[in-house]
Amino acid sequence: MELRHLRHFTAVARTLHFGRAAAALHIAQPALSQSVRSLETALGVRLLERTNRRVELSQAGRALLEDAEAVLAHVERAQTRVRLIGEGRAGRLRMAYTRSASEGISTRIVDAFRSAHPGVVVEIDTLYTSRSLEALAQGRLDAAFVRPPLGAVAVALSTLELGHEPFVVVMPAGHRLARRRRLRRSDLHDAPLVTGARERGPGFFGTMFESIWGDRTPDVVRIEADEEHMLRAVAAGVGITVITESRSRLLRRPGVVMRRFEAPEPTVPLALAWRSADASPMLARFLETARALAP
Amino acid sequence: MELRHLRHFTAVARTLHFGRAAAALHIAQPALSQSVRSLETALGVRLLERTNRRVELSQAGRALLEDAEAVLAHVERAQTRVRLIGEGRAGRLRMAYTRSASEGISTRIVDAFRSAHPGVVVEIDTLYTSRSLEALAQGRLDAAFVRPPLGAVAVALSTLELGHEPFVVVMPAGHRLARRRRLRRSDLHDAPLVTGARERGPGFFGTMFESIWGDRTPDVVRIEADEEHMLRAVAAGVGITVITESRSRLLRRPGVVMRRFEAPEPTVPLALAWRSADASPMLARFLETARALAP
DNA sequence: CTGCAACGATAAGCCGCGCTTATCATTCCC
DNA sequence: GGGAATGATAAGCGCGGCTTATCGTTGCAG
Repeated sequence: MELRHLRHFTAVARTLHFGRAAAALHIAQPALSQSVRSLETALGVRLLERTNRRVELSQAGRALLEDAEAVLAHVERAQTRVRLIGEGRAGRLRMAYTRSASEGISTRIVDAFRSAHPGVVVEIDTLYTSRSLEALAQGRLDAAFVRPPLGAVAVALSTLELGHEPFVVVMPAGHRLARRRRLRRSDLHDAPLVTGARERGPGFFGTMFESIWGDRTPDVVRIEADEEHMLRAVAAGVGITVITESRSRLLRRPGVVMRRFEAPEPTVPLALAWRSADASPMLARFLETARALAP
Repeated sequence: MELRHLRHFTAVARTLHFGRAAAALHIAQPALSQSVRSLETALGVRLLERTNRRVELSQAGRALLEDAEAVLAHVERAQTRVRLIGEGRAGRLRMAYTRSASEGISTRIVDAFRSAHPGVVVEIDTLYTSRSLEALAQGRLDAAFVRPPLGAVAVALSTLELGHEPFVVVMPAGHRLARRRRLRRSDLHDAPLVTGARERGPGFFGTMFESIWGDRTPDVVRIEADEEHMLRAVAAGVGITVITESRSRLLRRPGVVMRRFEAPEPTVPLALAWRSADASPMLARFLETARALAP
């Protein structure tokens, strides 16, 4: 049994007329007679009681008509669904933000993509760049916002630059540097530093250390799990810390103040990363959106 | 798109191996490659990401696999369903008892058929013979228990004799004939008669009148809608009435007594009727059951 | 690092089957 | 009773899906 048989049978069953059904199917009438006959033979059942003047459904025919219409409709739906997924207009896109960026270009891109492709479910998590790269490599993610440079891990990945954002220094409210509106990089060279685990965001911390400390070594006095804890340590007077401007806009903690650098400010880049080999049309559409919004 | 494509695709999608899938389908591997390719072309979507060493499902492929398996399962179910109906082992049998017969050969046949064919839903109603014949002719019934002779109405019908049952006379408790255990036909010749509408059961009333009254004309004093009302009229002293033995066993009414005739008792035949042209295998199976139980 | 085995793609050819047109058989209806 | 309508049958043809043979790439072992 093939879908052709079902298509032919339903056409006849609906019109109860071989000639008209054949015309509707754009085939000649004998072909239709044969097709129905072969279906009946395959099933071992008479589906249409036909005299030379009248065609009517047998009980088995009525039952099959129901099922055949359901099957054909299901096939139809499956086709459009697959085509939509094939065009990147439906399905699932697995993504990750980077923990060091808040609302900004990344959320603008994701929001734009979501509203342009309502059929797509964007599953998005917030991860450290190192985790995102792992997940990309293993195929557990389709795309991720990351902090370059990605290093050797990322040979199979492509990236799109999404601009830079300035660093912000966080210090206890009474700190001597807090009186100044803008800081110089050298102001930080000997300051005790609270930071996160470097291996979690090699690009981010690398950029930060290099752009502020150059080839000096910062005096790291504390490694905390995340920015909330870093700010807590700063408020407690453990040291100062450095976060991104976008994060600074969303983090608040009594007892700390935030200061930007004098121009030219040190900045950290943001990028989008994906598997170079990933031919998914949905990813392609996502990249379109991203490129349209990239600076 | 044909079911063949779906069968081929699911085989590959499940094994993720063209060679083994082809073996399972009993075709050569190149045929399978072509088939999958043509499906992909038809859908305009890559379903299987394949290198020379590895085959894996694309997102569209995963979606199609789900649908394809559902469709194939549906087709499978439809086939067995249609086959069952074709063999008369599933479906719907529309029937009618005759109002003048209670539990007896008719219920035995229907019960036997039901337990032999649990997949068949027997829709059964109780009708007057005239209604049953109409419904049979119009195709609203598949078979019916009727009271012969059916007359000219029934040219397109076939019948199976299911035996005869005696008549029973119903009379008021104090009636002069009530003292006798058995009656003679002539006892009723001048008695006032309560009866039903003759046109509802031409066979039944015809047989009754002829076998008891011969060519005489009974003195019909009341026509009632059904046997319950007939018995009520009898209890009220309107007259006597005649019912079948099987009905007499299930009808009770204070103030009336029932008496059978002396041998040879007048009897009324019962038959099963169906459209001669009805080739339905389910009907054929029902007739098998009926013939096996017919006297 | 080289050779082999595994595996999917490609090439070429063949055969069945699903289509076509032509015609027949039956039945309804004027 | 004859013609129109309708489904079945017959005969032929061409496409498509199958076959076998072969290639190209890649992972792996020695």
